[in-house]
Amino acid sequence: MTRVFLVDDHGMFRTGVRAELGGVLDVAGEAGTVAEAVAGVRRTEPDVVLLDVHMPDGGGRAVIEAVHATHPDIRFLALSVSDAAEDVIGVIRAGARGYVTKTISGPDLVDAIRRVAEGDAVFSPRLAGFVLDAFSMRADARVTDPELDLLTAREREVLRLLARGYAYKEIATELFISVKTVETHASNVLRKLQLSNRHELTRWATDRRIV
Amino acid sequence: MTRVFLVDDHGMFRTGVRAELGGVLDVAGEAGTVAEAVAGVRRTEPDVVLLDVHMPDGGGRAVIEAVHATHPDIRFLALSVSDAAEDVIGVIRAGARGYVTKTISGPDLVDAIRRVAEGDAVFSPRLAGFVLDAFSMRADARVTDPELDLLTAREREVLRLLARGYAYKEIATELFISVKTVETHASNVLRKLQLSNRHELTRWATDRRIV
DNA sequence: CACACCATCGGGTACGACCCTGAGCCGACC
DNA sequence: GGTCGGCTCAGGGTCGTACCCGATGGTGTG
Repeated sequence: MTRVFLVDDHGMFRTGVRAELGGVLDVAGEAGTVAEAVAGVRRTEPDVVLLDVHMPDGGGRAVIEAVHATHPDIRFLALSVSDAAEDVIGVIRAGARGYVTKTISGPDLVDAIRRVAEGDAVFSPRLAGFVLDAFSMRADARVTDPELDLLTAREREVLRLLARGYAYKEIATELFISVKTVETHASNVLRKLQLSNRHELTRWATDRRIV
Repeated sequence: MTRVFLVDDHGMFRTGVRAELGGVLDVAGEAGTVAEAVAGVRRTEPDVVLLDVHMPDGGGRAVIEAVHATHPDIRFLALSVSDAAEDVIGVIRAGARGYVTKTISGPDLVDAIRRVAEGDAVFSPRLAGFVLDAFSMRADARVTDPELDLLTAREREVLRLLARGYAYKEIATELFISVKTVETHASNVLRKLQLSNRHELTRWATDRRIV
């Protein structure tokens, strides 16, 4: 029988969920604050934690991160009134294995909990798309680079190799040009991007996925 | 009525799918190669492309990337015999909105296509977990670091700042110690991790999400 | 207590990174 | 033809990095 732990700052809601799940699932415990939740989950070690996203003291994310550090096998299912993309992505990034809204029916919730317990991921229909968007965003995001237009083709070439950690001498060999020329390009790149050294440049480039 | 385009290098399989979907969905066209698929999809502009992952000439990913560049509104549902994590992640990263295995039943496939057409994401139960793992991997990956145990607390501190691109002088100010001490720590870090310069160190650290 | 380990510094060296000035060559544009 | 921008180099300088040597105190352990 799947053991589930309830976390929600509204006692009334916990009572309702407990009534819906009663008999079908084993409710190992419940909590109304982040601190109580972390302690309770660690003590009872349930299969699944049913977790409200919006709570004082950091919300569901804080609970996931704290518990996951000590009990990586415990799974989390987010349960929220919100269907905002940032809420979904945030809690999934923290480690939750699913996200359902509070409009869900009792039997569907039972099914979702069971599936999460078995290792599946469960989402309310509309919400899975948010995660996919965030996941495949990279390819689309790199288009918007106004500052990169300042660079010439050759400078972009040098930039790429610089960001990869190549030494000037290596870049020179790679591009069949003199070290001095590489220095010139590198200097121009740094000046145009308003950076002071190649370490900042490395971070600049990795932030924009140019590697 | 949802218009769907079939892409699979096995004609027999396309016939089977077409038979299953016939009447319920509008099959706009079909193709057996990447080139045919790209041309056909661009011509017919369907709502959803049902796409085999494993095909000659780059597979489903090639089709998605080519079509997505010109028709970003067309949605893709991957259909494959494989349930390997790398296949799922690869095609999702390319931009597919769902992934189902070929063991799926006809009615379920129809339902999946309709949901993808409406903007939802659809996965065979086991497979959604792969995407979430890849998405939130960062937090788990840093656990397995045998080499990092070689470093002392102070060295780890310096490592963090080095990886962030701080100069020795800045690190010295930050930690209220001498530049010489920073040099010593940095040298020890490089030696213990068997790296030769701070660029390699930066990449080493970013690979392990220590920033 | 001796010993190992760590953190803290210094001197000195070699090399790379970075900047500045200046210059020749070439193609595009007016 | 003149001008401008980009690519290609050079000399010469400052500063950061990496590594060598050494030294001092504090810490914990056998």
